[in-house]
Amino acid sequence: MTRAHASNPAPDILTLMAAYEGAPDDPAVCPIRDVLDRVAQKWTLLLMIQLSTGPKRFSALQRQVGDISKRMLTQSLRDLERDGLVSREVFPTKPPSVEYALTDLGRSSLEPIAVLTQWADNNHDRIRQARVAFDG
Amino acid sequence: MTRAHASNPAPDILTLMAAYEGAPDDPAVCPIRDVLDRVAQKWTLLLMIQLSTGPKRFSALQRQVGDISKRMLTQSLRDLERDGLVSREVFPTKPPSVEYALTDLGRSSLEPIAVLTQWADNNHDRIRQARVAFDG
DNA sequence: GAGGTATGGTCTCTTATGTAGACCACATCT
DNA sequence: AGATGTGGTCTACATAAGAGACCATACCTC
Repeated sequence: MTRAHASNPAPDILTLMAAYEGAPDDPAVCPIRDVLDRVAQKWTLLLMIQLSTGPKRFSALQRQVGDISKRMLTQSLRDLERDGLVSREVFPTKPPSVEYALTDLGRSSLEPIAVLTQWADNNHDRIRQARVAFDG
Repeated sequence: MTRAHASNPAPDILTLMAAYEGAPDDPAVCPIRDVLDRVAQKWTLLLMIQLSTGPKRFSALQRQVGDISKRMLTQSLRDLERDGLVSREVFPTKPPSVEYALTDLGRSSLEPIAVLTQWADNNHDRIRQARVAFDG
């Protein structure tokens, strides 16, 4: 039932995972671990989504996300910058302003993110129902 | 440059986000926040991938993931069960064994996960290069 | 029959990780 | 003169995660 399903993407995932079975717990070797570690950072995906409309400044990002601390905003943006997903440009205004934008690599990541958010939107009701059922 | 790009999925994401702009920081209202909070839990995606091959027992999951503690394994599986993505079945063996499996909803989430892992695999090299450049 | 192994957890202790908020220097607007 | 906005950093505190002991039971081996 699980395996013989034409549109089931499981085999693809597993083929990928299997290729790194030797060191499944080493992010330096397994790209899935590596990217998942970034995805699993609570603010990074949200920031990518905010930047998908175009370049934004530090304080604009903080306002729009709403509940992120400056500390985590700084750190998350640095991480994204380090991974080459986001670029950082300082303008010599007084006081200096800083603009963050998606790189080409960052823009390419919007596709998987979009698929994820689509799924989230489509299935949110079912998840909420499941929670109510579980808690009762 | 950012907006007028035919294959750019950004507008889709933003349309979704915009629909919840009133309470952008409330996971109970915004499905993207809600699902992202789950995705951002470090072990949940990895467990979903492990379960994509079929039902697995508690200790099998722990062995395969490799570096997850029992505590986090229990908690992550409970969270996934609560969200209706994973089912839990106890068999009356001695000692009792417990089997975890994906639900239909859980299987449907494999598609976005697969897209994400594909992207991860395709772009891992570029990310690593960016890191080297940044650190240097 | 004593000791080891396996089952799926829970409990406690310690250590990361994240948050809240003050603080900074400077300039502009009121 | 005083408030406001810039992009951060620093410190103190709260929360989350990790390590490992412990549990009852039943097998298998010696």
